[in-house]
Amino acid sequence: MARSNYNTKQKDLLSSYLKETGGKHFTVEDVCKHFASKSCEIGVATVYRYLEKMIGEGVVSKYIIDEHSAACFQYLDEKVCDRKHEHFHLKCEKCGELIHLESKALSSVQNKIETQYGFSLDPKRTVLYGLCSACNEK
Amino acid sequence: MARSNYNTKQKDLLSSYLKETGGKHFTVEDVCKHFASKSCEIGVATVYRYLEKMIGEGVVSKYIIDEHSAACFQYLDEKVCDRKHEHFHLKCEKCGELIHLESKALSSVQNKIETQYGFSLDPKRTVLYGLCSACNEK
DNA sequence: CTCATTGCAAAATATTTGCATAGTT
DNA sequence: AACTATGCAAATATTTTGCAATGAG
Repeated sequence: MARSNYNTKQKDLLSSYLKETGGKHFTVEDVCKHFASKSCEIGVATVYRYLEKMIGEGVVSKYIIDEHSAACFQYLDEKVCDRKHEHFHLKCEKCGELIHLESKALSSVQNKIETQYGFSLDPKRTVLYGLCSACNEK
Repeated sequence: MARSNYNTKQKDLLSSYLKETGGKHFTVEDVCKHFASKSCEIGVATVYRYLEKMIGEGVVSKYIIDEHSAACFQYLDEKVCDRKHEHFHLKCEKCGELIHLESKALSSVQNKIETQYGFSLDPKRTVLYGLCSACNEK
């Protein structure tokens, strides 16, 4: 069941790129341009496939900030996002700021939804959208 | 500045359709199929343009539940159904079932997040992921 | 050698737009 | 007549997929 995983130049480059982002947002286009400027192009399809795999491993998150533009990706390393402790995310629709919300902040609702609907929330995948304080003031 | 607004057959039909939905979700495709089956076709562009206008008037809401599928629209009219105001969605990661969650189910959390982070939630964009009761039992 | 991975281009998908025509006032 | 609305098809834009070629083990 364990899928083999060949080491390729592309994966190394993409992996380095992720770390370089330091947790900042980036789009697939950003990635492609980055490598194009270093004259070591990587196909879009490869970038999408790589990111998809990283998402599956919980190392990358994908956000849709604006439905009309490309998706934003974000590398989640411990400095940016402690994956060891379950938590929800608040995401500003306007500026894209990501706020961490301890999972207990939602525990009452979590329980309510659990008993009322038999539905168990998955913090890893749940992003609460809205406007952050800065964008609210504008 | 007030744009004129001619009465057309299409607008009448679309307006009736909205009321028929009774507040349920629908996609642009739903609308088109509905009219195609009644052999009074309406162009997609017209449907999009009409819905966009209705959104501007606050009569229709647009929800993006799944980035990979078409947007959901909803007719908002208290005369039709008085619990038609904003609501959140629960979506099962496994079977894809979509559950409506009255917004007041989250109101305590909504307030907490508002005061603690200055962050105002947007029900239209917020989907809580997890496992539905059926999938939990498997 | 075997099989995963890549890159390209084509496909798929959703929504928007230009433009000629039809319809409303 | 003036001007809006419509429908079509083409354009956009993002992401996915089929497939032949390449590269890793």
